[in-house]
Amino acid sequence: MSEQTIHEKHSTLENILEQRKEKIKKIREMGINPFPYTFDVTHKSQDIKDKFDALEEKTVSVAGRLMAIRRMGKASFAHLQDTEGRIQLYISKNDIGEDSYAMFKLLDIGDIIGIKGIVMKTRTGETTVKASSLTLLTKTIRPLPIVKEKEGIVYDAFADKELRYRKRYLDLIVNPDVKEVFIKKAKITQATREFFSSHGYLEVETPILQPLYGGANARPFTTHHNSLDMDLYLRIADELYLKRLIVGGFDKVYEFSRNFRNEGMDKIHNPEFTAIEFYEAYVDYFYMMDFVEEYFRTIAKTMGNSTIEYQGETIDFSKPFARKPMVELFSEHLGIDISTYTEDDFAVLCKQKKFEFNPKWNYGQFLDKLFDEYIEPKLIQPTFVIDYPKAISPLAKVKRDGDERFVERFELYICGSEYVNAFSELNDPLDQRERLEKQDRLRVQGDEEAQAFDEDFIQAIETGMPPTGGVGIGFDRLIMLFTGQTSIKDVLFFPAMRSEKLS
RNA sequence: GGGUGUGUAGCUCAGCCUGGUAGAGCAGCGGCCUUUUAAGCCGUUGGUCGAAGGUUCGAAUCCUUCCACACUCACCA
Repeated sequence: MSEQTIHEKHSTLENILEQRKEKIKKIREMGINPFPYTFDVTHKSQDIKDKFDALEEKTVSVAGRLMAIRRMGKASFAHLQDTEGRIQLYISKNDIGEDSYAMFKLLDIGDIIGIKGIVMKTRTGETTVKASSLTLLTKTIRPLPIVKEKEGIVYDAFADKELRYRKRYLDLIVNPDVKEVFIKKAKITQATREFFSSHGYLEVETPILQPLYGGANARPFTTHHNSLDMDLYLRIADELYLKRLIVGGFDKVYEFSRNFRNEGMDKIHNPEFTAIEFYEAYVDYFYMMDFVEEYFRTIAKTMGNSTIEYQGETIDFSKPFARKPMVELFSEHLGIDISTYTEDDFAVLCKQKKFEFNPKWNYGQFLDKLFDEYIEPKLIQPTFVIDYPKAISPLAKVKRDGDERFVERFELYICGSEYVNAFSELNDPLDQRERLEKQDRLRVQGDEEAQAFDEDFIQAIETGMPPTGGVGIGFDRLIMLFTGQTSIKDVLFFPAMRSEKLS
């Protein structure tokens, strides 16, 4: 590279990269390794601000990324960003020496440095580390988006959603609120583990690559194992495997299950998402309702408040959650008693309401579709909807009162969205075989979402599964709820996107 | 899949309606500056205007198609 090219002033991205590579070269020529191995950090930015009185005039070491540089000749101010926040640096030629200051002049916003210095306040009152030495920790090549802020107003915010999702690392560096969401998510994950652990649950892992997909109704992703020469499916649910573990004698198991469903994407659907599924022997869905209620209350407490604001609603987790049979909700919200309805009655109702329907729907499908349309959006405060139609619940036990149309199943609704799905699990192997055979017939007839027949699962149930309560919680949606986010993309570090063309 | 909108410099945006060959701020580059903080001041570079066609003497601007993203509806536990 000639001197001529080095001092090229063009600020195309290409030239910016070249200039920065040239700076690395110059730094090396100064006898400095721009990529050293360690740095001894004694304090985080926030510690220093919090404990200023104790630390004033004391020496500290901080490390992080340069996020602003204000050069004033022989001295400069800068802002250093570490995991906890930002702190101002004061760097003067007198203090760090001529050589270091010359190196500092080659630094850019985004570079990672370590500073050893004395804690002080500037005359405007900002806590500042006055550098006594500066160590370059990582020289960067690629420029960062420059976001500025004054008196709480953000200028030139890095707000392009596409870029933010594609280059999440930039988003995290530049938008501190984003980091907060994921820190909260980690706290909820941890609180969840503690909750299950304290209730005697064992965390387990089951196959993500499955020879048959089941446990839910959805289209799967298909893949192929070369040496076995067999097609495999990415799991749509882990339910059937967790039940095998209950059969095997584990009484309480749970799994954070990354599930994959080959379906549409929107604000609440990502092709891969996380569910918490858990199963407990010798309990039913009534027990599980109490348990789920306690879980939500625990998470709310972890997040600091028993009430939260979400999508303009105030949700109160401290009050007992409502528990209402599906049929009852039709009376409550539509003023219609459907307890004796037949398919034909539903068809008439749909016509009256100008609600599009398929005349082939069975009782359960009518109920389900009408529920989604008319009832679901009205369930704002936490509400357990109980007793679902058997036809749409092939893995749940029929109601103990003998009404064969319904199963012991509940879903938890908050703010018009579903968060939890649970059953008194079906453990009658004859009934289970029959119902999965029915699902398989539907699948063969072209219902891509019907469940495949899993003989080994049936054999497990035949081996004897104790009475069991089972629950699935939509974990991403739960995170959205407790972090105030309205898009699943904002609670996933790397949401699914079409691949971009990289130059 | 339908509808609406967006796409211009590394980043944030203006210009588009009403066609005349691209503009600002930040960042960069060259200077000045030892308590600044959206630092300031002087100077300066930087663009296949998402892509491809078309209309036109002339297209960032008008038209068509395509691509990506967002919002929304539909589908989907």
